[in-house]
Amino acid sequence: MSKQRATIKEIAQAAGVSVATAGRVIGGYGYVSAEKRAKVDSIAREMSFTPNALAQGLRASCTKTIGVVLSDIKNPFFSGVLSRIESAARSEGYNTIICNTNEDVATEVELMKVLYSKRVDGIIISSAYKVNQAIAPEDLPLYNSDTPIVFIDRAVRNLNSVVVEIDNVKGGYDATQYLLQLGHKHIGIVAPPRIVTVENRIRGYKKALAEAGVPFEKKNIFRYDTIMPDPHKLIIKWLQSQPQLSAIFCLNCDGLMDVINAIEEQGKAIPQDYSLICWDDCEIARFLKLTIVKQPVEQLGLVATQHLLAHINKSVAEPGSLQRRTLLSADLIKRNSVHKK
Amino acid sequence: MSKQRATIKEIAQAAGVSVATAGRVIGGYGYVSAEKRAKVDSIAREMSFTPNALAQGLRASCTKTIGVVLSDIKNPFFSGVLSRIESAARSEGYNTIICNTNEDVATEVELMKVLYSKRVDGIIISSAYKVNQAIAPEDLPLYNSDTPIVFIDRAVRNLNSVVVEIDNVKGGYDATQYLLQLGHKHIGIVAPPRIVTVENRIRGYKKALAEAGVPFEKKNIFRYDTIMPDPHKLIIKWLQSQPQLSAIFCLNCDGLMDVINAIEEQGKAIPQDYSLICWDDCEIARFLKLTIVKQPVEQLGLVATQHLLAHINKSVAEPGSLQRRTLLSADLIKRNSVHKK
DNA sequence: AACAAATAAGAGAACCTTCTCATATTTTGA
DNA sequence: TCAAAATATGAGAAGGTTCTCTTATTTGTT
Repeated sequence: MSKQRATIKEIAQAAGVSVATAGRVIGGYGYVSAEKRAKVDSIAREMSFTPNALAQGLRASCTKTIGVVLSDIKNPFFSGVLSRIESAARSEGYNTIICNTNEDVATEVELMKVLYSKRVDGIIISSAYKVNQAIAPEDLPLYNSDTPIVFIDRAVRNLNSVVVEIDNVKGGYDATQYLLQLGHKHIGIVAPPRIVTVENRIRGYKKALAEAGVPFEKKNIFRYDTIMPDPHKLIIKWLQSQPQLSAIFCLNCDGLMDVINAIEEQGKAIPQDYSLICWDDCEIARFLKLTIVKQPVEQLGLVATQHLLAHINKSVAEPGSLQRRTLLSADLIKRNSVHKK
Repeated sequence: MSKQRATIKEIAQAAGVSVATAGRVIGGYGYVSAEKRAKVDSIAREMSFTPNALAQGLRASCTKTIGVVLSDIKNPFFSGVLSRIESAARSEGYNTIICNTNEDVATEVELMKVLYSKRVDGIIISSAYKVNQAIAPEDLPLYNSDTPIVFIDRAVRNLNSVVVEIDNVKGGYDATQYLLQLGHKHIGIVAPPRIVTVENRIRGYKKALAEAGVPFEKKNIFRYDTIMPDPHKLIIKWLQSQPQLSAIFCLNCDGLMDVINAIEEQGKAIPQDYSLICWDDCEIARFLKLTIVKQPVEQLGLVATQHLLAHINKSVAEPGSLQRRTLLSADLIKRNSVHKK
């Protein structure tokens, strides 16, 4: 059992010097005689001295720590972003506290308070998708405080905050346009419930349709819900009721498996009978070499961290100089699941 | 811009009371007149006072925070475990600091030091798989300090630490025995390099072979490495050189896609030509309804957290009462990728 | 009425680090 | 040789919270 919690005072006592001198040795500043320096150094190592970051943070009012609030750690998109945030932050000497809200707004509010109480130097957050509907007015200040905040992927509205997000409109547009070019006029959409990001993908879809002069039809959109009793059967029913569809654009990976199974169970094939594009490069998409829209996961984490650190380092200096909104491009990767109509 | 960083002193001043009284109101203890209580409360809310957890932790030498060190956050296994740790800890009033080592021992050591410096109350760690070879002797005390530690999945050897792990031997044994029962005598293994957990799965495999009187053959094991130049081709070559194989046991999900592709490219089918069992229920395994060995991901997170919190709460009381090693069972889930030989 | 018990509120110490001041000693330079 | 500069060391405050001690006032009991 090593101690790991010795204090500078104890080190100083053991070395027969003052706290100030021990502090100088450990902090590596000021004048200390070689003899005492060696003595303190060896005792600190012997006692495996680890400075108390609480005291340091209290004194410096700076913790070299950022907080990350995620709506769903298990989602590979977020764990990918997180991984990049962590590495980018650490390379600049910052540690990362990670919080998971499970898409629950009350939890999100609670965790924001915890991060403030821990005096993190900044926060990166992907809010629960219901945050704009569910947030209580008295909790709004949490998102607009003197601690720098960068929103990723989803933002709380009307706050003039710093946001880094993916250009969902363009991604939706590109995929749709590609299908239209290949002659598909009836493109089905499988989409989860009203999450802002997904609605933007649909906006891009509609824009591409409009430009091509193809009328938008509401029945071509299938709303997929993970709490549905039997989504799989509902998809089959939907496909059967829309026999004109020749292509499907699956707006997230949750519904993908059910869509593919539904298609195959009807004796239809991809891409011969249905062209398929999936949003996000999930395992299944990679396995089946599906054409996808690839989100720049790592870049999102990196850029968000860079913005946050910039914000932290010039929070007082020139607050106007910060870019409020950054859009990252999600690109179409053409593989083997799309055919000409 | 709300303040979020007001101090009790400021609250006290604004309310015209002493720091002690303000502290009593906010802390909810002791005697305070209704009048002053109301005054302090309203001012604290107005200034969105958030107590400084650094000062609290410093004073109490207890941070209500646990640290989690993971070798790879992006791995769904670990992000699943993490998610459960976080929720279990939070329900007991603990926050979670998460660190990612990317399987790098130097990073792991650095992050352990950071957690100690932040004075976390306990640590849950899945060490980098090379930790036992690569750890410097002077860093060993990091794993055997006065701060409670629970190892998950992988442990640093010879430390008499608290470990929660999955019964890899039994999982390997069960899967192999199942294949043997169905008449498969030549069972190929696809395995990543020498990670302890994987070696235990192989131990179970060998045990089942021995019990069935089937000789173990080294050439039936294909070592899969993610940094291989072209693993896919090597798998094909291996399959061709071992035509006697009728079943394959894939010991983690990384190699799965290549195995399946290799089989299909040879014009062979699963399960007609090859029975296939995969360790872990990854997306592809679910999609293809493969027979798998399912690891109790959530349970692992929960049990590890329970042990850690128990350890924290009785660290001095009865240190002998803690269970050193907990084995969780990984169960065979029979689906559609295994046939009789 | 007299005294114990309950209520109310402030002063100040401790937690650990960092760093400014203050003081003392040694070295350098002309 | 003497002052100025460099080197060496310690005392002590600040940072924010919690909580013990102390003191004062009010309420309750007989």
